[in-house]
Amino acid sequence: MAKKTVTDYPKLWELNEVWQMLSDDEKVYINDNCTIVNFRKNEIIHKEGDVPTHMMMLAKGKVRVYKEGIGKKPQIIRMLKPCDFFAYRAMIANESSNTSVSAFEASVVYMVKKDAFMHVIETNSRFCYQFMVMMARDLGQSDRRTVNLTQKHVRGRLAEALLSLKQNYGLDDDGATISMYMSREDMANLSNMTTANAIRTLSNFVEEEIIALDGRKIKILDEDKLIRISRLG
Amino acid sequence: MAKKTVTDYPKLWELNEVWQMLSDDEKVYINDNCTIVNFRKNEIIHKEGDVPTHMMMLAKGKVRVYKEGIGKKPQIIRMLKPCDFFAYRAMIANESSNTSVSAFEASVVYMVKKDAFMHVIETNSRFCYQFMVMMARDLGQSDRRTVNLTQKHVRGRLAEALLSLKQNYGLDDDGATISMYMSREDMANLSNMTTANAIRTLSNFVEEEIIALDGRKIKILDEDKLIRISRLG
DNA sequence: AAAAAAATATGCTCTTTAGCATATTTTGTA
DNA sequence: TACAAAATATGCTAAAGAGCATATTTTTTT
Repeated sequence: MAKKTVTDYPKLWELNEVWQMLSDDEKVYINDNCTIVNFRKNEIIHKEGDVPTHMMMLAKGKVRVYKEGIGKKPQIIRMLKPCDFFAYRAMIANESSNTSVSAFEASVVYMVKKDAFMHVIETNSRFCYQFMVMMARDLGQSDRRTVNLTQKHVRGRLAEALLSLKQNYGLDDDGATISMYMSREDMANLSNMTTANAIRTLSNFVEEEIIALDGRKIKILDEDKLIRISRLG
Repeated sequence: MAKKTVTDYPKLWELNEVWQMLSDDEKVYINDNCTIVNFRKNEIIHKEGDVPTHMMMLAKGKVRVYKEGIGKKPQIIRMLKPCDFFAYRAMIANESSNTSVSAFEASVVYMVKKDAFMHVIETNSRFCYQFMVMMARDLGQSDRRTVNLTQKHVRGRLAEALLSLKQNYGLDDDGATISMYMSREDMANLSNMTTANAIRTLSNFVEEEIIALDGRKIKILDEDKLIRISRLG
């Protein structure tokens, strides 16, 4: 955990509007209890089972939230992008952490001390409500994901993953390349399949002219087809 | 939707302590906006895609929360027991309903009008916080379930389902029979497998003297073994 | 009580996908 | 630049589990 507390980082509330629910005093209080930490690629930010000490906001970079299942096989639960919050669920549920989080690429994380965050969320009802809405959305997403991952076949799951990456991270300037370059192994762990199957299925999509590959860059050529494959399973 | 508004039902707040977060005035307000509805076995309470109009509390009976996946195949997301809340997630996320709910057996549901519930949750921060805690727990459960269902094999998934039914509904007076008699088809939809496989695997468990079957009654003979099977996948 | 419908039980086949091996390419590092 | 390590690609085999058929039992309806 390579600490580096520099001054030229934006303030919390410049990154996510949820902080606007706080009064000026509360903002200062949270800011005083916030540390900024840099993580290198693949560095672990926190582990499943850890007792949460900070609520976190990703300021820069990309991170994966994952669980280790049977035989340590990792399942990526969700991928985060800048301004997303994490590590607060366990805190609120008063549980130890359910998931691990690691940096997909070099990332900057704002860490707010548990006590400070909990104090504000318990006393500021508008702020509390915003977090509830976030969790309600995440819960819906998680239930949808359960069905997608359990019922769809390899092709459907991978198509789904590509679409959700596009949705989450957007496209490069060419308007077709997904702005997220992940390894085949991560693709597999995201879509619940073996690495070999992720590789094979991506190759098939290339043959069928649904996507084009250039190393880890994935260009979507036929989004409609991808949507159809994802729908049919 | 067989309505039957009788007077001898307990008040909301006698069923779930969360209502104790409300002031007397708020309690009356919620009570005035609450209808009690009876559902027959297998009757649908609400459907995926419905726009939520009421937050609901199960007062009596058992209900299944499920999603229809590929080819209408239902996946049971969770089973509820009396005093559990449901149908509030979509409301809070401002989405249409993500899941369907149907009565597993004859059930009594308290339905609180959306506006009344939303008004209270937006203004009473202690009440809001309680719901946030509930959702945080559900979200953790949902993520765990995703990994269980995707990574474990049939035996592990079924063992897991039996243990969670025991956990949720408890045991009969004999201290071994799960107090929940579900069809093999429901068992299959809960554990993400075909009905034939649920039947087959239950039979195997009987042969191995892990459980005993008497129609739909399931008696757990060797819980340790069940736990081991569930752990190993 | 009889008939019909639904649920349970079991066997067989075939598809999907995991597991493994191996070759090749790319990336990171000395 | 060269070497080692990691990632990608692809083929073969085996296992898990779905799909289907059919028989039997249980439940519901007439």
